[in-house]
Amino acid sequence: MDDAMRQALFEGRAGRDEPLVAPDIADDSLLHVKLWGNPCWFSFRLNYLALHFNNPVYGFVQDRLGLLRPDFVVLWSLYLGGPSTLTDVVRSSGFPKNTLSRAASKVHQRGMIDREVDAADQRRVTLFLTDRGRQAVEEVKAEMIEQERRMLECLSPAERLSLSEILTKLVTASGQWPQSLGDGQADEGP
Amino acid sequence: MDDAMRQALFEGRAGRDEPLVAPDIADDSLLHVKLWGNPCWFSFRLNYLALHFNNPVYGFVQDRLGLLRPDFVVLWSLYLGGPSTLTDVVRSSGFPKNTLSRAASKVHQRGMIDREVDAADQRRVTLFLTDRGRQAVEEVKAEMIEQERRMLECLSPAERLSLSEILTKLVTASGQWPQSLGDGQADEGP
DNA sequence: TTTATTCGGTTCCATAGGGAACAAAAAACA
DNA sequence: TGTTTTTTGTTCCCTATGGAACCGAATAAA
Repeated sequence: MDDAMRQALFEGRAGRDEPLVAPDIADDSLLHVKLWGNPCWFSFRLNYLALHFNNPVYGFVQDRLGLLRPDFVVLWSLYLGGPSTLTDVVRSSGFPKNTLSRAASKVHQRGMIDREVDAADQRRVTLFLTDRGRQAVEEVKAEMIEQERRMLECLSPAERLSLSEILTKLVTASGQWPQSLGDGQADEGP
Repeated sequence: MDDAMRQALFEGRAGRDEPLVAPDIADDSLLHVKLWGNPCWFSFRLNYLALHFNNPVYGFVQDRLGLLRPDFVVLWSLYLGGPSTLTDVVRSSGFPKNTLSRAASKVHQRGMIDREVDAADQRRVTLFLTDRGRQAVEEVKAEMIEQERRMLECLSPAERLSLSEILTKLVTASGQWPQSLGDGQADEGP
């Protein structure tokens, strides 16, 4: 285990996970070192795991619905949050607004969402799912949940809870993290 | 909290994390529901956190080194794993091989890696960092580690250890997960 | 009121990037 | 030996993507 990794764990019984390496992963030595000898162990595993969710799920969405990831992000956002403005979707997803604007147009073309201009504020457009859009989401929702279930089934219920709590803490703290590095530029405007 | 989420946690004291929501996150209601009311709570948080690492870090890499993510992936892989073939880098990173081939050409152009054709097997090309390449990696390494440290500093040492162990379990199990959904196509060839 | 600024959203454009076809070398097979 | 198959890596080409400029509406300032 790398020094930086040991330090990142604050000396807390670091290295205990070495023997757990599965054979099919261990035999790829470069993957092995990137997973277990990486000073950025956290972010690499994060990306690695995210990849193993996103690739199958968005591949499936593409096959089944003919939608790209930003397209589906719009639908999923409206599905979870109800009628929302595009800016809401932007803020909650991290995608750039032009990308989501295009995506919204596309799912609108396909009759999956409807738009309603706010009478009070002519700029604001409220987006909401149509029946067809809701149906599209529900067509893939079960598989998404199932994929996540499969991913988590290697954990005990206690571990799942622990994971949920720890990720919660991280997400909650994320507001404090810098959005850009170097040059010490503050988050506040001038 | 959503039913599916409760189920995903296997009824284990689900919902306890609700009150932990930070004010600056809570005020964005759509983000709120996507974080706390999402049946795919795990994958969403995964992506959310990965984003908060990748955006600053690869933005910094771009500014400082003028390299894109795949470019840097090549350098980082060789830095961690020593001389490797392109296929090794592909397998350990999840990027498509043409993308990494292009990236390798680019960093080779810039004198950051060198290539050596295997005498025994004319197809295999071993890639390795030049001094300049190593220098480039080390120029940003500290900031990457620092960003990850900042992300993890909201956790107690025990939580960090727990997180490391849980992610280890997940990564170790990832070989068993399906690479594609629907149509029940097996991973084995015919 | 007039002017400047912010806000919500769209369009333009250059390019990153990934699927698929390809080439060459090695290995498997006949 | 000659022939197919697999492996390694590159090239072609099309499209998704996101930065920047833009537009109209609302709000703040003058």
